[in-house]
Amino acid sequence: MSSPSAAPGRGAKPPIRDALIAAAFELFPERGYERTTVDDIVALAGVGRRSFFRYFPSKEDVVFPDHERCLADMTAFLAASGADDEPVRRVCDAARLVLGMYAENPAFSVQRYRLTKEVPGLRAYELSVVWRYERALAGYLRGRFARRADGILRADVVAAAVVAAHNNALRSWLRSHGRGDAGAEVDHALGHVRSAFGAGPPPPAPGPRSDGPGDDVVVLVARRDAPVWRVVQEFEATRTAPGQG
Amino acid sequence: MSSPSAAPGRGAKPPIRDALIAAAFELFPERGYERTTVDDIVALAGVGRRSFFRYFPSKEDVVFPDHERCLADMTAFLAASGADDEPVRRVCDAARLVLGMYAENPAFSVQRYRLTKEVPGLRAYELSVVWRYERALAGYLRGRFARRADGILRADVVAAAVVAAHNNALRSWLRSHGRGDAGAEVDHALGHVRSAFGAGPPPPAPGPRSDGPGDDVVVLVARRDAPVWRVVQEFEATRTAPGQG
DNA sequence: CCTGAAAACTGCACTGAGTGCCATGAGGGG
DNA sequence: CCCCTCATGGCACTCAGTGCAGTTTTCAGG
Repeated sequence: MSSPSAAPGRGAKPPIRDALIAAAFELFPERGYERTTVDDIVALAGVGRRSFFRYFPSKEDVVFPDHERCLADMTAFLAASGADDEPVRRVCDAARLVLGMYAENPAFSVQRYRLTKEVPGLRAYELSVVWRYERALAGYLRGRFARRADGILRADVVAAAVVAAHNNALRSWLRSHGRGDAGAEVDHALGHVRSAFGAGPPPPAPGPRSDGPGDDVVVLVARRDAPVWRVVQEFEATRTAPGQG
Repeated sequence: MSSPSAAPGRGAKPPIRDALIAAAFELFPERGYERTTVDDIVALAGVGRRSFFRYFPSKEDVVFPDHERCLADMTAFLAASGADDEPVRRVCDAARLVLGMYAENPAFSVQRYRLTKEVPGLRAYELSVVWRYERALAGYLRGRFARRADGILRADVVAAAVVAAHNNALRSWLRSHGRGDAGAEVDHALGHVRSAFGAGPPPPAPGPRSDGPGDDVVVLVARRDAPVWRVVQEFEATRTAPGQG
């Protein structure tokens, strides 16, 4: 296995960490995840048991050794975004970062996929990792949609859709044992999301109308017995308020 | 606490299960989830430690005692769907089932919300529960979209969007301590998803609605550039042809 | 009411993850 | 050479979860 580890903090990377990862992924395929104890791993790696938990807060973390770095990269990528970037496009690009991490190490990624598919505990752990990615995307979108009506709602929905599309393509690629063009699959899947929520194709002319079809839709909630004038008033308000001048 | 438990299998409901839930939710607020051991719970409930794990496969499960039943309800609801049901509408209605479960017991739901917000382990567990709901929705949609190009992809994305919208509204309601109209919030949020993915405008809110005073709510979806008369016409239509008799 | 069997309950011992504490040993100035 | 720091190792402990065996409860049939 070609070291999928990350340097903690800065500078040198500890060989112990890599040794633990290597030992773990040597044992998991032959004994299974649950029947491999931490003692087995540290014995094979030749380190003390206590050291394992210094490098990985839990046994599950050794299966996802590089997500912490990837999450930091994504956060930085979104933070470096400018005000003129189209938000949905930006989060799609951010999602591609995650794909890149998987594609760096196809064999490792496929092996991990087998594990997470079969072990419920690892599946749950992976969900919490994915959730953090989704929250990073949603946090960025919440900022960009802040002035919009239902901006927070839209941010959460778009983030979930992007993650779902990304994962759909990623899993398809993993099921094919890492053969095939992962990037193209993800692009295709994300294209669907952008066509539903974002500004469709690459924006050649960002005119006064900056947003896609989703933005042209307004949702009204009213009591059934409300007077008509009240509904009309609300509808008119959404036309003048949130858009741009 | 008013028993949020479910009858396992068929027939009578065991009081031990309810006693365990009650004991757990008596201890969690005062000691916190992690500092409450299973031994504490069974001691307060007056049962043997071994019995706890006969009713709940893990300590986390006692926090979500009714999701298993709700998941079964949702699966049944989707399975009972006809070929003439509009799929996106159907999954939105299915999501409302979950909301109904929360709304049955506002105090309990709010208390659980506090727990899951603060305890990482419970948050992870909740994610796995939500994931199962999402897979149920996606599985139904995959069947309905089977003949479509990219049907599987679309199914996954729509399911994720529905879950995200539902959770957005649900959490907003939970943050307000269970005051406010949860049904209306969820309808509003799901309206966004349907406007992005579904077919046509939503008929007035269906589903089990039995909440507070502002109950009779209608949701309108319209293009922002639609003429006002069109909106008024649609609003009037919902008044003259009410959804549920 | 008695009886026998099945199901439910309890106690006990065990595995394994994760943590706190302290000793040790290696490097790096002074 | 000594001292300081820090990474590591070892040890003991808590607690979740499981398998097993023994005991109680439930209940059907007589």
